[in-house]
Amino acid sequence: MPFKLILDNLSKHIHLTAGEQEIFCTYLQAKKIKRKQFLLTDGDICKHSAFVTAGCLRGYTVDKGGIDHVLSFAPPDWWIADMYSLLSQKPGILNIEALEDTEVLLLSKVNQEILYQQIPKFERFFRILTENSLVASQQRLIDGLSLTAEERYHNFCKRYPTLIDHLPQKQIASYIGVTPEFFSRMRSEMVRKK
Amino acid sequence: MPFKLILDNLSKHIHLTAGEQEIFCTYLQAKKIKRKQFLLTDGDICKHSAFVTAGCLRGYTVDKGGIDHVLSFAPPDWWIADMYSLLSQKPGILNIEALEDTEVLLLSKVNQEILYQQIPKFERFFRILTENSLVASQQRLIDGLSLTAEERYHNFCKRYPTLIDHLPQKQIASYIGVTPEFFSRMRSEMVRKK
DNA sequence: CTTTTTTCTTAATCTACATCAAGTGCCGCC
DNA sequence: GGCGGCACTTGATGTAGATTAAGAAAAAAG
Repeated sequence: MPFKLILDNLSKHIHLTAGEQEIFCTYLQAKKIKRKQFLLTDGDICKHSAFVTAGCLRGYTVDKGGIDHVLSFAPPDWWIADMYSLLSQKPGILNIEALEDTEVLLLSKVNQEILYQQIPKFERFFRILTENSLVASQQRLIDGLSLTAEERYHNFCKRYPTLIDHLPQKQIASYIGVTPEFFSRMRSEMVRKK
Repeated sequence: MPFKLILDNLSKHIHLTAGEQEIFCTYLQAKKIKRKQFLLTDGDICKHSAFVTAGCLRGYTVDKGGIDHVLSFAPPDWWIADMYSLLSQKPGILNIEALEDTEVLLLSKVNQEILYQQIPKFERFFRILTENSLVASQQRLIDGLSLTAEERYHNFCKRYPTLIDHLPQKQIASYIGVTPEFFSRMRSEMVRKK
């Protein structure tokens, strides 16, 4: 069944009965996004959380100089949304784009709130999900303040080993906060050193 | 009553009956921390969330060069903890220190989990609290990647107007991610420009 | 397979911010 | 009320990483 991945994802933090699983699945909407197409663009009001089942998305902002800054990647088994916009229902700042042909399951904000009423365990699930994101975000903040680009790259490799082969270098450069040119040089120097 | 501030804080997101309020308050433990003393130090396992009722705390890490990096300030009406350690119950990386004589209400992790069982509305409360922290943390990440030190300082002034007069410059410098020397120079240049 | 587009590399130059150093002012403390 | 440390300033110099530019390699599109 196409929902296995997301049900396994839920089961990491809460236990659902077969009936509850079925209810949950009826609230989901499957969607395919072709490479280079967008799930959300900057200025949109974010109406859904997306759970990736295949492919890969990236969430990024564009600064006034026109430069991208990647806030997050979403490979299979990850959730992604413009949290600011989703929570406030104001126009967001995030662009969410497919790096390759991608499949997601969408859970609308409306359905999410219905779930909270109907199956309160979902409060717990999304609390834990958000807690984990917060810890990761804070760690990345600290890394940005205290580590060199090379050390941040090293951390990235350890934390996202599956993504590395698989992702254009410039996207990784943007995530760790350097230019593609500097990133390229840094990598060749790292090889030389070894 | 000494619990007014925290009950008002809760009421921003959930409604509690008088009875529930009373139960909640019995789970709290008041504590005073003198200026320069610590609520938590790096390597400790974080056992409590702290809600500040008076004074001000700072949460920071120390890098291998011995330099502080402020992750957050907690003036009155704010919550603070080492989220990584609190959630994982592993040794943490955060130091939480009083910038002046400070009073907090502590909610232990154990009591927090009892609350989730006993009054499920607290799942919701802490979910929303965590969501808001996540949005702020992500915004700060993006600011760190896309803005100059001067723009980050400007944002800081807008977001924490009460803290500015009140906080040693070097702490603000650390929060926005520059050295105290550079921060000092930057400020005098900003005055000159105006 | 060919063309077009995107990604990656390499090199020269530039800049925001760090580091080191020395001096000034100030506030808490005996 | 003096003094010892801490916060702030200012200047000289150093550096991680940015910018600009241009060509090579790889991948997507047709």
